[in-house]
Amino acid sequence: MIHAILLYEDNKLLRESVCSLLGMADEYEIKGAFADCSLVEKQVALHNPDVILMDIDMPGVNGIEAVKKIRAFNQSAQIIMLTVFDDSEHVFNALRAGANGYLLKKDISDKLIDSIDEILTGGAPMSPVIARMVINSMQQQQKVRDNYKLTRREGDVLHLLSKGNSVKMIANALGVSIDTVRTHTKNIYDKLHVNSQTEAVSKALNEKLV
Amino acid sequence: MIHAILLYEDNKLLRESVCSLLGMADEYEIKGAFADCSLVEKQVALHNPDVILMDIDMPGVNGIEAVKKIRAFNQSAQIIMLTVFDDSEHVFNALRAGANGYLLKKDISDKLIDSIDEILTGGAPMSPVIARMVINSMQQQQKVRDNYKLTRREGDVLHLLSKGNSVKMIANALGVSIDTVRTHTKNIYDKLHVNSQTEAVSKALNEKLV
DNA sequence: TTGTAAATACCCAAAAAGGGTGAGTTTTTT
DNA sequence: AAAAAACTCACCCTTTTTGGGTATTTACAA
Repeated sequence: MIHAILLYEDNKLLRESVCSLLGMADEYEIKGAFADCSLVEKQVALHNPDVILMDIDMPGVNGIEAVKKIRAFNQSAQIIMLTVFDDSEHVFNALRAGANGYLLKKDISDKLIDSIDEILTGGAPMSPVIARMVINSMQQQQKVRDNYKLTRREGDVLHLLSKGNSVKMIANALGVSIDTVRTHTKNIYDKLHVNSQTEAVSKALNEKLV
Repeated sequence: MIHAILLYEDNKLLRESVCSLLGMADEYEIKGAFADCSLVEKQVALHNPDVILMDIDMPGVNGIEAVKKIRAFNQSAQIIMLTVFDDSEHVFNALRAGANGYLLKKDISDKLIDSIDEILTGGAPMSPVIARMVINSMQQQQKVRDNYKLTRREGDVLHLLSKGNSVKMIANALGVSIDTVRTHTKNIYDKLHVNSQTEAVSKALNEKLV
């Protein structure tokens, strides 16, 4: 089966080199190669591509915005970002917007074909350094966790608080008096250096304490 | 440079096949191959490996616990999980615990060597299906976001609430009266179907609304 | 055995939040 | 220009939360 591909890349040289790279593989067909995203919705709707290769930094509509526009009506196209940006801001915004893979331009010649294969079989191709960033972002969260030395019971209370439970509900759930829960929350406030339920929950969730 | 590797895998057959696989590459040296993690701390401390290959499902201490133990004193070893589990529970727990890569056993023969290379150069090797899960988990979060139709001001208020600010602080920050902020919070409660600050913050943070 | 930490519970007073209503002003949309 | 939506503010009343204490029982460790 031949897979349809759309390419968005404002740099003419790179656009053409990607085209010729893919031209050599006869299981792919480039249905279009565009220098900007002004008509991205129509183009995607028209060609219904299997894979979209999307630059981020383009004049007019940038690639991340384009991804959002595409995802508003199409969830099936597989989108790989092709870009020079390896900062977390760009990476996470692109992935959150709905991109399925993220290749740095320096890896294109090496890995583009493999990445397209991979994305079509359900994978999520990423440049190694990008993959590491994604993993790191998950781990950073965890690290803060062990630093407050909550007791088991305090942990229970904070957990329930973070689920949106009121003190009354927690007392009921744990089978203790409201005042007991209050004592625990006070101790939690001390340990987290906060002084309200909302702040505790905010800190707990923002730092993945629960 | 020769890289030191430790292997934890309770299945004898697989353990030996990984050993022989790595034995063929002369830039790696398996310093130890163990069937359980009971002595993992001592072994890691002793051999100070560059890479640790870790099964999840092992008798006694499981691989995820082992990773936590290792990370308590060693951040430099690169840890790749080798497992059959491709459910999000196992994957995310392992990655959060501090694993740097996650290979499904079915991909070992194909990708183990590549993955070790990749992890040593700062990448985060993952089986394609795992990479996709990680990406998906970032996107899922985003999806819920657009469903509550908060006004701009309500969004501001919810954002500040989620940072742990009190109503008083928010009123001050936005330069409006306390009652105004209270009105906004009440409207937010209606839209989120909650009825307390804590619940709103919980929902906002758990569903990545902010 | 004697501390010490944890979990439990209670009291009081002040502050904040929750729920409701009404209403004027500004912005946006049509 | 008119209508709709958003933003603003104020007041009422009730419930919850917070901050400051004190105190008992259990459990585990020095």
